[in-house]
Parts: sequence; C-alpha cells; structure tokens
Amino acid sequence: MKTFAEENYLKAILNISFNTNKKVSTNEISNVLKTSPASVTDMLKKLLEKKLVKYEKYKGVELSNNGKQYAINILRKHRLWETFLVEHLGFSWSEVHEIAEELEHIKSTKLIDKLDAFLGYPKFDPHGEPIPSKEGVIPNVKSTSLDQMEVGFTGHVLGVTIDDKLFLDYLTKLNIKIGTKIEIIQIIDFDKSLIVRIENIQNHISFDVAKNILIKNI
Amino acid sequence: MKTFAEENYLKAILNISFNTNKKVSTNEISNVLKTSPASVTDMLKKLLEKKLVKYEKYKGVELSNNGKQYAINILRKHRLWETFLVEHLGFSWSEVHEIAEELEHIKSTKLIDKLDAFLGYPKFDPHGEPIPSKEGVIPNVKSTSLDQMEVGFTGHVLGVTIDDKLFLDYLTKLNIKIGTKIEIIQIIDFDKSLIVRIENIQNHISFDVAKNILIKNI
DNA sequence: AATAATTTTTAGACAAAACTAAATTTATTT
DNA sequence: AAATAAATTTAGTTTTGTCTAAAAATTATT
Repeated sequence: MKTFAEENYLKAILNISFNTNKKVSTNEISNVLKTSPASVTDMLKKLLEKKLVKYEKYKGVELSNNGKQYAINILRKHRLWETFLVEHLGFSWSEVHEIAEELEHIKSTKLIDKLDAFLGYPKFDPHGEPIPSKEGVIPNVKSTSLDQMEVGFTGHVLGVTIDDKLFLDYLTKLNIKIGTKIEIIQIIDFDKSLIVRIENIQNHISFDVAKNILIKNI
Repeated sequence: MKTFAEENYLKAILNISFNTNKKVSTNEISNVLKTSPASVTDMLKKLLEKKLVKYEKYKGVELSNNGKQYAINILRKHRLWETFLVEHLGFSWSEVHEIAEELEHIKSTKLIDKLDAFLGYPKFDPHGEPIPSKEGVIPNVKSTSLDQMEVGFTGHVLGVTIDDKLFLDYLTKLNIKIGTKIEIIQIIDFDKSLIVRIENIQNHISFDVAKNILIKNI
C-alpha cells in the first residue's frame, strides 16, 4: 500500500513528463510539490527501492511500468471525481481541483468502478482532459493549442491543459468554456499575444493563455 | 488543521461515550483503534494541548465542546457518504463503512454541504443512524433495542447500532433490513435469545444480535 | 579548459504517530 | 490494610516525511 506522499510524488512525475517527455529533475518535482530538493531525493530513493521509478542519482527520474500504471490510476480517480463534483454537485470547473486532490487518494477500486458507471463512463473531465480507462489507457485526442493557429482561424475549445484556479477563473471571465467558439483576429508579433473574438466580444489574450487552450485538430 | 490520527481519536472517544455516558478510558480507546495504550496516552496529551479534550491522567478523558463539535462533524460526513454510496452507487449497507472511514476525512465543508443537498438532506443513514445537522445537532429518535421487548411484540426495524460487516451481512441473510417487520415468538430465559418471525420465517437470534437492532418506540 | 554557477545529494535534526518494556498509579482481593 | 492485579503512564525507539546547511557533481561561462 502506498502512502499519500508516495502517491503525490508519482503523480507529480507523471504530470511533469506529460509536458517534457524526458527524465524529470529533482528541482522540477520540488517546484511542483513545494518541498525541498533534499526531500525529493529522499523520496526518490524510497520509490526506487519499491521499483516504482527508474532513478540514477544526478541523472533524473522516470516512472517504471508499475509506477506509471499506479500514477495513471490516481489521475483516473482525480478526473472521475472532478466530473462528479461538477456534473452532480454543481461545482464550477475552477473549484474542483483541490477537492479532487484529496479524493484521488481514496483506495477502493470498487468505489471508482461504481463511480465511473454512475457517471456514465465519461471520456473527458470538466476541463476537457481525457479520463484514463480502468486498464490505464488514456484516450488520445488530436488537438492543438490555440497558440499554434493562424489569423483567421475559427474553432471550438476542446479543453485546457492546466487545472489551476486562477487560470480557470480568468477563462470564465472571458466567457471561455468547453465548446466555446473562438476566432483569431490578430496576432501581435512582439509578444505573440492574440486578439480573439469570443461570443462576439473581442478580447486580447496572452501567448501563455493561448498555449493552454486546446482546439479541435481537423 | 487536524491530522487523520487526531480525527480518528476524536471520533473514537465520541463513539465510546455514546454508549457509556462516562469518561472514556485509555484501554477502551486502544481497543477501538487497535493501538497500544501507550500510544493513546501520547495522543491524549496532544489533544489536551489543543483543547479538544478534557483529560487528567489516570482519570479518563472526555471531549471538550470544540472536540465534540469536531467529532460530530466527522460523524456527519461519514453518514452522508454512506448514504451516497448506498443510494447512488449501489453499495450494500455492509460494504460502506470502510470506504466512509476514508471519505470522512475529506476537508471541504462546501463539498459536504453540496453532498447533503444532492442527497436531499437525509436525516438517517443506510443503517438507520441519525445524520447530524450542519450545526452539529443529532436528530433524536425515540427507539428501543429489540431485546427490551416482550413475547408477542410486533414492530418494524428502525435501524442498527453497530456498523460492522459481519453483523450486517448476518442480518441480510436473516432478511432483516430497515423497515422489516419482526414478531417475537418466544424468549429463552437461559441466554435471553429470541425466537422471532421475519417475513413469515421463524429464526432464532441471540441476545447480542437483538441488542443491536432498534425498534420504533411508540 | 579552468572557473563559476547551478543542481543535486549527503548529513544531521525534527515532528508525528506508532511501538515495547519498565515504572507508577489505581482498583480489587484476601 | 496489605498484597496483588489491572490499568495507565513514562522512557526510550522506530518509521515516515520533512527540513537546513554543507558537500559533491553537473552544467554553463569566460
């Protein structure tokens, strides 16, 4: 049985490697989990001992097959709970992350299977992120982030790539949610920011925001 | 913020004092939580420090007002989650205790309020146990345990007083659930066991079982 | 390629929550 | 009331997960 701390490290490593695709550094983990680098090193040794990661000192870390399966299962639980919170309890998409951070550690597999059935086996969570299957397969959707598109592009929001309250509240204020139609009016060369039309209202959004909005890729 | 361990001790003290109404002993707590008496002493000192209990060494412990409110809130969460698990996810009444032991530690008050609303503000959990209100008031139902009744008595099951898998599975096998009609045919003087009629089938149940079945008190 | 800067690891400590064994207090018996 | 038994507490460890400060390794810079 894994402890909460172990689960959080596994999850952090999985999340970081989604973006980078290379070995994860001690510092990256310590930034995500807000612990000291020394603590990360300690934990990596424990996870190595339990064969949940591949780790050589000074060389970074990656998940072992077992570790990855375990981490994906936590992600599955996180996203199923988020779906429950939004669709059945009436939470907004920006409120659910923190609560799901706790709920994802509940052990019972039967609980998650029943929750999955109750929710109607959803494929995506309230942020448009894919929900891993029971077998650990993550549905692969062809999508591109908004910053990749050109002037004149019109499309619909498929999802977002960070689950952060400030970001999501900002999107809500911009009237952006899943399915929202977005049109690119202009791109500012200097800072790559975008002038876009959302629900017939023009807005100026930064490159950083555009990067985290996913658009259907045809 | 309280730790899981602290919450479990508070809950244990509350549960024990429901039955006894006097100060709770170190040994009683160690029995319930399956820890050593020495560990209990350690924790009682911490809880005293935080003013969650009234405790004098060698003299037993009771909850302070704050401690009691806190413990009742854990009980509220436990029972609301059990209700959700049975009524919406299709668990049986004997499966939910363990899972609720984990869910009861989820912090968010908003979550519990929304869950409460989602469930339709239930007053009783799947075992017929009263669900404390948000304000910490525990609905008081007039009820008597089955062992108090006499030969010839007929009534309906209101609830049970222990949330134990073995006990609940046994009741299920006897066809006893909430609302079930029970008639006392005979009481054996020697061991106070009862011969009862349940759904037209006669069964012999022990005093211990009868003691934990609640009957509406008219 | 040598030096500086950064990253990572080691060493040593600490708090939480548990344990065992020994000492102390309280309760029970004779 | 003294002796014995039972319950409780103290003392001293252990494990888990964290920390800071110092040392070592890696990476970047001149």
